[in-house]
Amino acid sequence: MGTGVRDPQRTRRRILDAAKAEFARHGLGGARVDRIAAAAGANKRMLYYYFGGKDDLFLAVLEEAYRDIRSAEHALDLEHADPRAALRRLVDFSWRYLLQHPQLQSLLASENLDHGRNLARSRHVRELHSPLVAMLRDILQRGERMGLFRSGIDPVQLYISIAAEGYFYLSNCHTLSRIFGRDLMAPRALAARARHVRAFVLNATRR
Amino acid sequence: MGTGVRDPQRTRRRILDAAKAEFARHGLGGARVDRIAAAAGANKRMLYYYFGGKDDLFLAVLEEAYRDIRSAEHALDLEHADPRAALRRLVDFSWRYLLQHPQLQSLLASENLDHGRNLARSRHVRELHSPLVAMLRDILQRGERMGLFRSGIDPVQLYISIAAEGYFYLSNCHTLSRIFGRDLMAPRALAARARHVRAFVLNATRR
Amino acid sequence: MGTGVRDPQRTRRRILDAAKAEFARHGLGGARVDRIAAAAGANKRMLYYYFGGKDDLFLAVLEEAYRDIRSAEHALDLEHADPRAALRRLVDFSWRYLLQHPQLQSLLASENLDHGRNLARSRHVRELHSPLVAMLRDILQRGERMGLFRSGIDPVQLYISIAAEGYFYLSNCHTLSRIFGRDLMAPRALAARARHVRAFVLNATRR
Amino acid sequence: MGTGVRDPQRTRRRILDAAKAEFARHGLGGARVDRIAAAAGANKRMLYYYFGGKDDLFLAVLEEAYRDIRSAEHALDLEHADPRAALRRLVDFSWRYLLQHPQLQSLLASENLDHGRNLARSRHVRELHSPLVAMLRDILQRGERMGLFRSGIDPVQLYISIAAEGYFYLSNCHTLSRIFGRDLMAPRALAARARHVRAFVLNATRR
DNA sequence: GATGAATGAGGGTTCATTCAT
DNA sequence: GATGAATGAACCCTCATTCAT
Repeated sequence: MGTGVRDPQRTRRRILDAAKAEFARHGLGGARVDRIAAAAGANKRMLYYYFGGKDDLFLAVLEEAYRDIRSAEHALDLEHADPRAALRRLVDFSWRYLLQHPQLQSLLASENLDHGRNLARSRHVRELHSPLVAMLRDILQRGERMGLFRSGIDPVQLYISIAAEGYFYLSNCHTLSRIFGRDLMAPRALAARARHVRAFVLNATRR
Repeated sequence: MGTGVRDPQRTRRRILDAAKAEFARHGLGGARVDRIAAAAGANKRMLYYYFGGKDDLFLAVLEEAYRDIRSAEHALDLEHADPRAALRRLVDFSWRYLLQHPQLQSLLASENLDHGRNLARSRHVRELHSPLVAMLRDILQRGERMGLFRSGIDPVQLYISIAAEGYFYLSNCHTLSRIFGRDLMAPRALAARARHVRAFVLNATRR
Repeated sequence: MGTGVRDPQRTRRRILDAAKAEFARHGLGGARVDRIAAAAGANKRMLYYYFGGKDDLFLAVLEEAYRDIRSAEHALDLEHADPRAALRRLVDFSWRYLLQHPQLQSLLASENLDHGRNLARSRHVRELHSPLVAMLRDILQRGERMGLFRSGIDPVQLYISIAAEGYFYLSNCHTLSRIFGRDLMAPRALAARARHVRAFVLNATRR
Repeated sequence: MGTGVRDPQRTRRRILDAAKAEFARHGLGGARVDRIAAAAGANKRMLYYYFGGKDDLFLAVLEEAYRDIRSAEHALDLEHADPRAALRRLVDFSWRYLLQHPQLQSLLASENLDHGRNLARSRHVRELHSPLVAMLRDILQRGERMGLFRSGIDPVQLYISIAAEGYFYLSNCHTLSRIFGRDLMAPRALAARARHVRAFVLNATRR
């Protein structure tokens, strides 16, 4: 059965996509190998043939997720923009990307619950991120020289802060909605958060 | 067997404590009922006797965690402090509390991975949080009137931002450490983050 | 707690009644000791105090059920009635009693599923039934002499047949209703069965 | 392990047979999944692989039991026999079949103790029985026209009566043997019952 | 490359029963 | 006579993984 008979590339692709969806919805522990295989229209054995096992499949999904966001970030071409504009664009991008790729938070939350055990086996992830830090450092230095940003801001700390403002809101939206009695995922609420985050970060970094 | 013979209060307490540790380390799905019972020095059956089941036990742990942090927050007595000082104290507290209670992030991460399914059964959590919002609103209004804070800041958004700055750093420290090639849990790194967060939030809100 | 504090007789009675209901609804295996105690408003330990255990409690219920039906039968005073009238009265009674005491079938079905293991421990049941057989034999002999009944009918076989006509219908009503696509417990259906059974038995025995 | 390696048909069959025996001996509630698997020489997991669960397995056993008896009945070819002969043959068959397939009563007793919960999920059982009713109706009508049977006999009532005469005797033989102080399963007793039932039903229906 | 069948180690939960008071 | 707390053995079921084809 299956859709494409004897098309290795497509089979692999379908498994990876199905796995991403399953891991995102249920986390690593809650994900079911059978469901992934079924959703991919593939035999369960193929999953092991291509990826080795559940954990390795998870790592493959995670690595792809990192590659995707980094590549989208790279496409923003922030190196050549005005520092303030670059920062604003990055803040907006981070929020929007997380909103449009809800798998990312689940994947990361699950991996961290697991103490980063899977990512530890990755050999490519580290090098994927040095350009990002370099770019941020460049923006900060240019902005500082131009008197726009206050001094002493660490690029990694800044990146974490930017990500945090969106990530925490979205990844914890279920508990936060509950305890504050507000639906944080309502369109209005999302728009309000977008405004708040932009103002918050831009103020936090200004001179 | 067991440690405390015929002391219901202590038995319940020991189970709850053991559960908190187990749930924090492994999440709801990864936690093992047998391990909880063993760690509590109690018969597995007692867990069902006192709490009804794994999920209900998880909810009990979660509710207690919320009660604990809210009660510690309340003890800060921020209502009567200078607005800027109150805000700084709250930021410092949030960071420190999360650092000293690492269970909290795991618990919340797990619950959100589960779409807030357990918290939905809670009847007390909502009302636990209205005083917190009221207090933040009060601080913001006083600070605004005194010309210290910029206007238009929503207390809930602010609270989420403050929590986010610490939460995301600590809960995602495994993946972040890996991708940035830095040990984010090293004492030096923690101290640096504490400084960054304080400066970040205070700047973000200033006039 | 409980209703009557320190009234041994009533406590015992309440447990027995609760047990009868529980065993009737769920059978011996499906019955729950906790539910019996709860329904009786008694502590679970009392059940063991008064009856020894679940099986012994079941036997007590069973014996009482037998005593009840035999005593009601005895009250019919069939010895002094005309043979045909006596037979008809017995048939009607058997049907009506089973209908009004649905516990009886469940109890017996459960006990037979269990190969009569519990009844084997009873010392009173046997002697409870010899008067019944004697009475039936007397009716048959009188009727035969009067030319009303055909000869050669064994009283035990006859009794089993009479009971069977009602018992099988009522105890298997769920499966029978399903396979025949009729609700056998509808008032109309019950009345029809009553007529059928009376005609069936009276014809079966006539000369 | 296991007996037949890689023979799905046989594996399924062995599980079904083992289940029939286990359910018959212990009822649905008392049956043990482990015992079924062990008796089938199969892994416990296979039971769920093929049947979905304990209840579904029970239903499968039940449906097969119904199919078997209906198909044996059909093979009697009663449509073309003389009405009286047809009736006698059916009575004899019912008794003999029940005697040779003791699982049937246990299965039905258990299902009825459970209020027909499992059969309710069956989609095939209803239609399995309409031919039976039609055939009985035909026999009764022919017999009535020939002046052999009395009028007004409902085919479903008659079928239930025929089944009842054997079923109640056999399914309740443990309690009946006990209360009447006779071994109802002794060969002599069984032969006597067969004669009694035949005479009873034939007399009950005659003109 | 691909498949259905098979595996065994545990998962949470339930039960009748007994202990200490 | 009466109570709540405690026990351990099972029970049904699920899971990631591998075998035979």
